[in-house]
Amino acid sequence: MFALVDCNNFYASCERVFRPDLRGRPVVVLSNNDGCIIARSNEAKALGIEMGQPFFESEHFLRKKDVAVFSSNYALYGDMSRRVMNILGRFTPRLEIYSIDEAFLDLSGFSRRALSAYADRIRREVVKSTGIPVSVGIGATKTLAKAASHFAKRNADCRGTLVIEGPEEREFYLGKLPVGDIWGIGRQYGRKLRRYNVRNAGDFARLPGGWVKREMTVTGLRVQRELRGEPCIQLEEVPGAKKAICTSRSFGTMQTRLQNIEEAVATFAHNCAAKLRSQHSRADTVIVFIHTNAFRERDPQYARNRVLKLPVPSNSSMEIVSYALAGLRSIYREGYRYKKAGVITAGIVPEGQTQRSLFDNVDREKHSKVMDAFDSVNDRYGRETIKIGAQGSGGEWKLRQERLSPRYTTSWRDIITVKV
DNA sequence: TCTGGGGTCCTAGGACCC
DNA sequence: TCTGGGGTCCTAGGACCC
Repeated sequence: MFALVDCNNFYASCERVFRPDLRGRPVVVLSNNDGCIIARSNEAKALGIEMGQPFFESEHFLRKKDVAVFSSNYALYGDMSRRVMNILGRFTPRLEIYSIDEAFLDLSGFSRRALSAYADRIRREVVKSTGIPVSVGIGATKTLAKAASHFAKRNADCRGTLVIEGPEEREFYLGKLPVGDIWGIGRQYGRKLRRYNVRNAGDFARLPGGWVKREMTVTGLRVQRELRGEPCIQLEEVPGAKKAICTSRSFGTMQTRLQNIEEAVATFAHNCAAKLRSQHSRADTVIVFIHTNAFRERDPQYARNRVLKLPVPSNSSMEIVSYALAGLRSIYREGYRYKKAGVITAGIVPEGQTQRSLFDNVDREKHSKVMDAFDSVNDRYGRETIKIGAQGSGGEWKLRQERLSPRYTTSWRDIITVKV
Protein backbone atom coordinates (compact mmCIF):
# COMPACT_ATOMS: atom_id res chain seq x y z
CA MET A 1 0.00 0.00 0.00
CA PHE A 2 1.02 3.59 -0.67
CA ALA A 3 0.19 6.69 1.33
CA LEU A 4 0.13 10.16 -0.10
CA VAL A 5 0.68 12.85 2.49
CA ASP A 6 -0.32 16.26 1.23
CA CYS A 7 0.09 19.52 3.17
CA ASN A 8 -3.15 21.46 3.24
CA ASN A 9 -2.95 24.88 1.57
CA PHE A 10 0.79 24.63 2.13
CA TYR A 11 2.07 28.16 1.54
CA ALA A 12 -0.87 29.73 3.34
CA SER A 13 -0.34 27.31 6.24
CA CYS A 14 3.38 28.21 6.43
CA GLU A 15 2.55 31.89 6.73
CA ARG A 16 0.07 31.15 9.49
CA VAL A 17 2.40 29.02 11.60
CA PHE A 18 4.30 32.12 12.64
CA ARG A 19 1.28 34.37 12.82
CA PRO A 20 -1.20 32.79 15.21
CA ASP A 21 -3.18 36.02 15.07
CA LEU A 22 -4.20 34.95 11.55
CA ARG A 23 -6.00 31.84 12.78
CA GLY A 24 -9.53 31.83 11.39
CA ARG A 25 -8.71 34.72 9.06
CA PRO A 26 -8.57 34.12 5.30
CA VAL A 27 -5.00 34.03 3.98
CA VAL A 28 -3.73 34.02 0.38
CA VAL A 29 -0.21 33.81 -1.04
CA LEU A 30 0.78 35.42 -4.33
CA SER A 31 3.03 34.13 -7.10
CA ASN A 32 6.32 35.83 -7.89
CA ASN A 33 5.96 39.47 -8.76
CA ASP A 34 2.77 39.51 -6.67
CA GLY A 35 1.02 38.37 -9.83
CA CYS A 36 -1.51 35.62 -9.17
CA ILE A 37 -3.06 33.92 -6.18
CA ILE A 38 -1.36 30.55 -5.81
CA ALA A 39 -2.39 29.42 -2.32
CA ARG A 40 -5.52 29.96 -0.28
CA SER A 41 -6.48 29.03 3.25
CA ASN A 42 -9.83 27.26 3.68
CA GLU A 43 -11.44 30.55 4.71
CA ALA A 44 -10.16 32.15 1.49
CA LYS A 45 -11.49 29.25 -0.60
CA ALA A 46 -14.87 29.66 1.10
CA LEU A 47 -14.94 33.28 -0.08
CA GLY A 48 -14.84 31.97 -3.65
CA ILE A 49 -11.28 33.12 -4.36
CA GLU A 50 -9.96 31.08 -7.29
CA MET A 51 -6.55 29.49 -7.78
CA GLY A 52 -4.50 31.43 -10.33
CA GLN A 53 -6.65 34.53 -10.16
CA PRO A 54 -4.67 37.69 -11.00
CA PHE A 55 -4.14 39.64 -7.80
CA PHE A 56 -5.00 43.05 -9.25
CA GLU A 57 -8.43 41.78 -10.25
CA SER A 58 -9.37 40.79 -6.73
CA GLU A 59 -7.32 43.22 -4.66
CA HIS A 60 -10.32 45.35 -3.79
CA PHE A 61 -12.43 42.35 -2.84
CA LEU A 62 -9.61 40.92 -0.69
CA ARG A 63 -9.30 44.15 1.23
CA LYS A 64 -13.01 44.34 1.81
CA LYS A 65 -13.02 40.80 3.21
CA ASP A 66 -9.97 41.48 5.41
CA VAL A 67 -7.91 38.77 3.71
CA ALA A 68 -4.24 38.59 4.75
CA VAL A 69 -2.12 38.73 1.55
CA PHE A 70 1.51 37.57 1.29
CA SER A 71 4.18 37.64 -1.41
CA SER A 72 5.66 34.19 -1.82
CA ASN A 73 8.53 33.45 0.55
CA TYR A 74 10.30 30.38 -0.79
CA ALA A 75 13.05 30.47 1.82
CA LEU A 76 10.34 29.90 4.42
CA TYR A 77 8.34 27.28 2.49
CA GLY A 78 11.44 25.30 1.54
CA ASP A 79 12.55 25.11 5.14
CA MET A 80 9.09 24.15 6.43
CA SER A 81 8.94 21.48 3.75
CA ARG A 82 12.20 19.98 4.98
CA ARG A 83 10.79 19.80 8.50
CA VAL A 84 7.63 18.04 7.36
CA MET A 85 9.59 15.53 5.23
CA ASN A 86 11.89 14.77 8.18
CA ILE A 87 8.89 13.81 10.28
CA LEU A 88 7.44 11.65 7.49
CA GLY A 89 10.74 9.82 7.16
CA ARG A 90 10.20 8.41 10.64
CA PHE A 91 7.07 6.59 9.51
CA THR A 92 8.50 4.55 6.64
CA PRO A 93 11.81 3.20 5.39
CA ARG A 94 10.80 4.21 1.87
CA LEU A 95 9.81 7.81 1.21
CA GLU A 96 9.43 9.69 -2.06
CA ILE A 97 9.44 13.48 -1.77
CA TYR A 98 7.15 14.22 -4.65
CA SER A 99 6.92 18.00 -4.41
CA ILE A 100 7.44 20.79 -1.92
CA ASP A 101 4.24 19.82 -0.12
CA GLU A 102 3.62 16.14 -0.94
CA ALA A 103 5.25 12.81 -0.29
CA PHE A 104 4.49 9.17 -1.03
CA LEU A 105 5.19 6.59 1.68
CA ASP A 106 5.53 2.87 1.14
CA LEU A 107 3.30 1.23 3.76
CA SER A 108 3.49 -2.39 2.70
CA GLY A 109 2.70 -4.95 5.36
CA PHE A 110 0.02 -3.09 7.28
CA SER A 111 -3.47 -4.47 7.83
CA ARG A 112 -6.49 -2.38 6.99
CA ARG A 113 -7.21 -1.42 10.61
CA ALA A 114 -3.58 -0.62 11.26
CA LEU A 115 -3.47 1.61 8.18
CA SER A 116 -6.26 3.87 9.35
CA ALA A 117 -4.70 4.26 12.75
CA TYR A 118 -1.26 4.84 11.25
CA ALA A 119 -2.57 7.50 8.90
CA ASP A 120 -4.07 9.29 11.82
CA ARG A 121 -0.82 9.12 13.78
CA ILE A 122 1.08 10.60 10.84
CA ARG A 123 -1.37 13.45 10.55
CA ARG A 124 -1.26 14.29 14.25
CA GLU A 125 2.51 14.04 14.50
CA VAL A 126 3.15 16.39 11.56
CA VAL A 127 0.80 19.07 12.79
CA LYS A 128 2.11 18.79 16.35
CA SER A 129 5.78 19.06 15.33
CA THR A 130 5.55 21.61 12.52
CA GLY A 131 2.19 23.35 12.76
CA ILE A 132 1.34 22.27 9.21
CA PRO A 133 -1.97 20.41 8.74
CA VAL A 134 -1.82 17.47 6.31
CA SER A 135 -4.20 14.96 4.71
CA VAL A 136 -3.29 11.32 4.26
CA GLY A 137 -4.70 9.17 1.45
CA ILE A 138 -3.92 5.47 1.21
CA GLY A 139 -4.45 3.03 -1.65
CA ALA A 140 -2.95 0.07 -3.48
CA THR A 141 -1.33 2.32 -6.14
CA LYS A 142 0.00 5.87 -6.14
CA THR A 143 -2.96 6.98 -8.26
CA LEU A 144 -5.42 5.45 -5.78
CA ALA A 145 -3.55 7.06 -2.87
CA LYS A 146 -3.93 10.39 -4.68
CA ALA A 147 -7.63 9.74 -5.13
CA ALA A 148 -7.98 8.88 -1.43
CA SER A 149 -6.26 12.11 -0.43
CA HIS A 150 -8.74 14.02 -2.59
CA PHE A 151 -11.52 12.88 -0.26
CA ALA A 152 -9.42 12.98 2.91
CA LYS A 153 -8.91 16.68 2.27
CA ARG A 154 -12.49 17.56 1.38
CA ASN A 155 -14.85 15.36 3.35
CA ALA A 156 -15.25 16.51 6.92
CA ASP A 157 -16.14 13.01 8.13
CA CYS A 158 -12.80 11.68 6.85
CA ARG A 159 -11.00 13.85 9.42
CA GLY A 160 -8.01 14.18 7.22
CA THR A 161 -7.39 10.54 6.36
CA LEU A 162 -8.88 7.92 4.07
CA VAL A 163 -7.91 4.36 3.17
CA ILE A 164 -9.28 2.92 -0.09
CA GLU A 165 -8.97 -0.83 0.02
CA GLY A 166 -10.68 -3.63 -1.90
CA PRO A 167 -12.86 -3.50 -5.03
CA GLU A 168 -16.05 -2.28 -3.34
CA GLU A 169 -14.46 0.74 -1.71
CA ARG A 170 -12.57 1.45 -4.88
CA GLU A 171 -15.71 1.51 -6.97
CA PHE A 172 -17.55 3.57 -4.42
CA TYR A 173 -14.96 6.35 -4.31
CA LEU A 174 -13.97 6.31 -7.97
CA GLY A 175 -17.62 6.82 -8.84
CA LYS A 176 -17.47 10.08 -6.92
CA LEU A 177 -14.16 11.34 -8.29
CA PRO A 178 -14.68 13.74 -11.23
CA VAL A 179 -12.65 12.62 -14.22
CA GLY A 180 -10.67 15.87 -14.31
CA ASP A 181 -9.52 15.35 -10.72
CA ILE A 182 -7.72 12.10 -11.50
CA TRP A 183 -3.94 12.37 -11.10
CA GLY A 184 -2.61 12.37 -14.68
CA ILE A 185 -5.79 13.66 -16.33
CA GLY A 186 -5.44 17.35 -17.07
CA ARG A 187 -7.61 19.91 -18.79
CA GLN A 188 -7.32 18.57 -22.34
CA TYR A 189 -7.96 14.92 -21.56
CA GLY A 190 -10.65 15.90 -19.05
CA ARG A 191 -12.52 17.79 -21.73
CA LYS A 192 -12.11 15.00 -24.25
CA LEU A 193 -13.33 12.33 -21.83
CA ARG A 194 -16.38 14.35 -20.87
CA ARG A 195 -17.20 14.59 -24.57
CA TYR A 196 -17.40 10.80 -24.56
CA ASN A 197 -19.62 10.99 -21.49
CA VAL A 198 -16.90 9.73 -19.17
CA ARG A 199 -17.84 11.64 -16.00
CA ASN A 200 -15.90 10.08 -13.17
CA ALA A 201 -12.92 7.87 -12.41
CA GLY A 202 -15.20 4.81 -12.28
CA ASP A 203 -16.35 5.44 -15.87
CA PHE A 204 -12.74 5.93 -16.94
CA ALA A 205 -11.57 2.71 -15.29
CA ARG A 206 -14.22 0.74 -17.23
CA LEU A 207 -13.20 2.09 -20.67
CA PRO A 208 -11.63 -0.41 -23.11
CA GLY A 209 -7.85 -0.31 -22.68
CA GLY A 210 -7.28 -0.18 -26.45
CA TRP A 211 -9.27 3.01 -26.76
CA VAL A 212 -7.40 4.61 -23.87
CA LYS A 213 -4.02 3.65 -25.35
CA ARG A 214 -4.94 5.02 -28.78
CA GLU A 215 -6.44 8.29 -27.55
CA MET A 216 -4.22 9.00 -24.55
CA THR A 217 -0.96 7.13 -25.22
CA VAL A 218 0.60 4.73 -22.75
CA THR A 219 0.54 7.42 -20.07
CA GLY A 220 -3.26 7.33 -20.05
CA LEU A 221 -3.22 3.55 -20.03
CA ARG A 222 -1.01 3.54 -16.95
CA VAL A 223 -3.40 5.86 -15.15
CA GLN A 224 -6.29 3.54 -15.99
CA ARG A 225 -4.51 0.43 -14.77
CA GLU A 226 -3.47 2.16 -11.58
CA LEU A 227 -7.11 3.05 -10.91
CA ARG A 228 -7.97 -0.61 -11.36
CA GLY A 229 -5.46 -1.42 -8.65
CA GLU A 230 -2.54 -2.55 -10.83
CA PRO A 231 0.64 -0.69 -9.82
CA CYS A 232 2.43 0.85 -12.83
CA ILE A 233 4.16 3.83 -11.21
CA GLN A 234 7.03 2.98 -8.89
CA LEU A 235 8.05 4.79 -5.76
CA GLU A 236 11.11 6.92 -6.54
CA GLU A 237 13.16 7.43 -3.44
CA VAL A 238 16.16 9.07 -5.06
CA PRO A 239 15.33 11.90 -7.40
CA GLY A 240 17.17 11.56 -10.72
CA ALA A 241 19.50 14.31 -11.85
CA LYS A 242 17.64 17.03 -13.71
CA LYS A 243 17.65 17.01 -17.51
CA ALA A 244 17.08 20.73 -17.82
CA ILE A 245 17.53 23.61 -15.41
CA CYS A 246 15.72 26.87 -15.94
CA THR A 247 15.70 30.26 -14.25
CA SER A 248 13.24 32.84 -15.50
CA ARG A 249 11.40 35.79 -14.04
CA SER A 250 8.90 38.41 -15.01
CA PHE A 251 10.29 41.87 -14.42
CA GLY A 252 8.85 44.07 -11.70
CA THR A 253 8.31 46.73 -14.36
CA MET A 254 8.58 46.49 -18.14
CA GLN A 255 12.14 46.90 -19.40
CA THR A 256 13.24 48.57 -22.61
CA ARG A 257 17.01 49.05 -22.20
CA LEU A 258 19.36 46.28 -23.22
CA GLN A 259 21.62 46.92 -20.24
CA ASN A 260 18.92 46.19 -17.67
CA ILE A 261 17.92 43.01 -19.44
CA GLU A 262 21.57 41.97 -19.62
CA GLU A 263 21.82 42.28 -15.85
CA ALA A 264 18.75 40.12 -15.44
CA VAL A 265 19.92 37.48 -17.93
CA ALA A 266 23.38 37.38 -16.34
CA THR A 267 21.72 36.77 -12.98
CA PHE A 268 19.54 33.97 -14.39
CA ALA A 269 22.48 32.34 -16.16
CA HIS A 270 24.61 32.49 -13.03
CA ASN A 271 21.72 30.98 -11.10
CA CYS A 272 21.45 28.06 -13.55
CA ALA A 273 25.19 27.48 -13.35
CA ALA A 274 25.02 27.44 -9.56
CA LYS A 275 22.20 24.86 -9.69
CA LEU A 276 24.26 22.75 -12.09
CA ARG A 277 27.22 22.85 -9.70
CA SER A 278 25.08 21.91 -6.75
CA GLN A 279 23.87 18.76 -8.50
CA HIS A 280 27.39 18.01 -9.81
CA SER A 281 26.58 18.24 -13.47
CA ARG A 282 27.38 20.35 -16.53
CA ALA A 283 25.34 21.46 -19.51
CA ASP A 284 26.32 21.76 -23.16
CA THR A 285 23.35 23.87 -24.25
CA VAL A 286 22.24 27.32 -23.12
CA ILE A 287 18.91 28.75 -24.23
CA VAL A 288 18.02 32.38 -23.61
CA PHE A 289 14.59 33.86 -24.23
CA ILE A 290 12.85 37.22 -23.89
CA HIS A 291 9.33 38.35 -24.54
CA THR A 292 6.97 41.27 -24.23
CA ASN A 293 3.74 41.21 -22.24
CA ALA A 294 1.30 39.03 -24.20
CA PHE A 295 -1.59 40.21 -22.05
CA ARG A 296 -1.29 43.71 -23.47
CA GLU A 297 -2.65 42.83 -26.83
CA ARG A 298 -2.43 46.33 -28.21
CA ASP A 299 1.29 46.64 -27.50
CA PRO A 300 3.68 45.51 -30.22
CA GLN A 301 4.61 41.92 -29.40
CA TYR A 302 7.99 40.25 -29.69
CA ALA A 303 9.25 36.88 -28.46
CA ARG A 304 12.48 35.11 -29.40
CA ASN A 305 14.79 32.49 -28.07
CA ARG A 306 18.33 31.53 -28.97
CA VAL A 307 19.91 28.13 -28.53
CA LEU A 308 23.68 28.14 -27.99
CA LYS A 309 25.87 25.05 -28.08
CA LEU A 310 28.89 25.07 -25.82
CA PRO A 311 32.05 23.45 -27.21
CA VAL A 312 32.46 21.57 -23.92
CA PRO A 313 29.82 20.97 -21.22
CA SER A 314 30.25 23.56 -18.48
CA ASN A 315 28.94 24.69 -15.11
CA SER A 316 31.11 27.78 -14.83
CA SER A 317 29.03 30.88 -14.19
CA MET A 318 31.55 32.96 -16.10
CA GLU A 319 31.22 30.84 -19.20
CA ILE A 320 27.47 30.27 -19.11
CA VAL A 321 26.81 33.95 -18.43
CA SER A 322 28.88 35.01 -21.42
CA TYR A 323 27.07 32.63 -23.77
CA ALA A 324 23.69 33.70 -22.46
CA LEU A 325 24.58 37.36 -22.96
CA ALA A 326 25.81 36.76 -26.50
CA GLY A 327 22.50 35.01 -27.21
CA LEU A 328 20.52 37.84 -25.68
CA ARG A 329 22.35 40.47 -27.75
CA SER A 330 21.54 38.54 -30.89
CA ILE A 331 17.78 38.52 -30.26
CA TYR A 332 17.23 41.82 -28.47
CA ARG A 333 15.41 44.42 -30.58
CA GLU A 334 14.94 48.02 -29.64
CA GLY A 335 11.50 49.53 -29.38
CA TYR A 336 9.75 46.87 -27.34
CA ARG A 337 8.74 46.77 -23.71
CA TYR A 338 10.02 43.48 -22.34
CA LYS A 339 8.19 41.70 -19.56
CA LYS A 340 10.12 38.52 -19.02
CA ALA A 341 13.41 36.79 -19.72
CA GLY A 342 14.88 33.45 -18.85
CA VAL A 343 17.80 31.08 -19.24
CA ILE A 344 17.54 27.31 -19.68
CA THR A 345 20.50 24.97 -19.49
CA ALA A 346 20.13 21.56 -21.12
CA GLY A 347 22.17 18.68 -22.46
CA ILE A 348 23.10 17.93 -18.87
CA VAL A 349 25.80 15.37 -18.09
CA PRO A 350 27.33 14.25 -14.78
CA GLU A 351 30.43 16.22 -13.81
CA GLY A 352 32.66 13.16 -14.02
CA GLN A 353 31.74 12.30 -17.60
CA THR A 354 32.67 15.42 -19.47
CA GLN A 355 34.09 15.03 -22.96
CA ARG A 356 36.92 17.52 -23.48
CA SER A 357 37.69 19.12 -26.81
CA LEU A 358 41.01 19.26 -28.67
CA PHE A 359 40.49 22.92 -29.45
CA ASP A 360 39.32 24.01 -26.02
CA ASN A 361 41.08 27.16 -24.89
CA VAL A 362 39.27 27.73 -21.60
CA ASP A 363 41.28 27.10 -18.46
CA ARG A 364 38.72 24.80 -16.85
CA GLU A 365 40.81 24.07 -13.76
CA LYS A 366 40.90 27.73 -12.99
CA HIS A 367 37.20 28.27 -13.61
CA SER A 368 36.34 25.45 -11.29
CA LYS A 369 38.56 26.76 -8.51
CA VAL A 370 37.04 30.21 -8.83
CA MET A 371 33.54 28.75 -8.76
CA ASP A 372 34.31 26.68 -5.66
CA ALA A 373 35.46 29.78 -3.84
CA PHE A 374 32.47 31.70 -5.14
CA ASP A 375 30.00 29.11 -3.89
CA SER A 376 31.56 28.71 -0.48
CA VAL A 377 31.48 32.45 0.16
CA ASN A 378 27.87 32.75 -0.93
CA ASP A 379 26.97 29.67 1.06
CA ARG A 380 28.41 31.12 4.18
CA TYR A 381 27.48 34.78 3.92
CA GLY A 382 24.29 34.69 1.88
CA ARG A 383 23.55 34.52 -1.81
CA GLU A 384 24.76 37.41 -3.93
CA THR A 385 27.52 38.31 -1.49
CA ILE A 386 29.71 37.85 -4.56
CA LYS A 387 28.21 38.36 -7.98
CA ILE A 388 29.39 38.16 -11.56
CA GLY A 389 30.18 41.68 -12.79
CA ALA A 390 27.62 41.45 -15.57
CA GLN A 391 24.86 41.10 -13.00
CA GLY A 392 25.35 44.78 -12.23
CA SER A 393 23.95 46.45 -9.17
CA GLY A 394 20.97 48.22 -10.66
CA GLY A 395 18.34 45.54 -10.20
CA GLU A 396 15.80 47.65 -12.10
CA TRP A 397 14.22 44.49 -13.37
CA LYS A 398 13.73 42.93 -9.97
CA LEU A 399 10.55 41.34 -8.72
CA ARG A 400 7.79 43.13 -7.02
CA GLN A 401 7.45 41.63 -3.53
CA GLU A 402 5.52 44.09 -1.50
CA ARG A 403 4.04 41.75 1.05
CA LEU A 404 6.93 39.51 1.99
CA SER A 405 6.91 37.94 5.45
CA PRO A 406 10.19 37.54 7.38
CA ARG A 407 12.26 34.41 6.81
CA TYR A 408 11.22 33.16 10.21
CA THR A 409 13.24 29.97 10.16
CA THR A 410 16.33 30.90 8.12
CA SER A 411 16.90 34.61 8.68
CA TRP A 412 20.30 34.27 10.32
CA ARG A 413 21.68 34.49 6.82
CA ASP A 414 20.16 37.92 6.44
CA ILE A 415 21.62 39.05 9.73
CA ILE A 416 25.13 37.95 8.79
CA THR A 417 24.78 39.55 5.38
CA VAL A 418 24.02 42.85 7.03
CA LYS A 419 27.21 42.65 9.09
CA VAL A 420 29.26 41.93 6.00
C1' DT B 1 -0.94 49.91 -14.15
C1' DC B 2 -1.25 45.01 -12.64
C1' DT B 3 -1.61 38.28 -15.25
C1' DG B 4 4.21 32.79 -11.88
C1' DG B 5 7.94 29.44 -12.25
C1' DG B 6 10.00 24.95 -12.88
C1' DG B 7 9.85 20.56 -14.42
C1' DT B 8 8.64 15.52 -16.92
C1' DC B 9 7.19 12.20 -20.51
C1' DC B 10 5.37 10.61 -25.09
C1' DT B 11 4.74 10.67 -30.13
C1' DA B 12 5.29 11.70 -34.96
C1' DG B 13 8.11 12.93 -38.50
C1' DG B 14 12.44 13.90 -40.62
C1' DA B 15 17.33 13.01 -41.24
C1' DC B 16 20.52 9.79 -41.26
C1' DC B 17 22.92 5.01 -41.16
C1' DC B 18 23.88 0.26 -43.31
C1' DT C 1 4.08 2.07 -64.31
C1' DC C 2 7.42 0.55 -61.33
C1' DT C 3 11.52 2.36 -56.53
C1' DG C 4 13.62 -2.39 -49.87
C1' DG C 5 14.05 -3.19 -45.12
C1' DG C 6 15.50 -2.25 -40.66
C1' DG C 7 17.26 0.69 -37.53
C1' DT C 8 18.75 5.18 -34.47
C1' DC C 9 18.73 9.91 -33.15
C1' DC C 10 16.86 14.45 -32.83
C1' DT C 11 13.26 17.89 -32.54
C1' DA C 12 8.84 20.08 -32.06
C1' DG C 13 4.59 19.89 -30.20
C1' DG C 14 1.40 18.44 -26.92
C1' DA C 15 0.10 16.50 -22.85
C1' DC C 16 0.82 16.36 -17.79
C1' DC C 17 2.49 17.59 -12.73
C1' DC C 18 3.38 20.79 -8.57
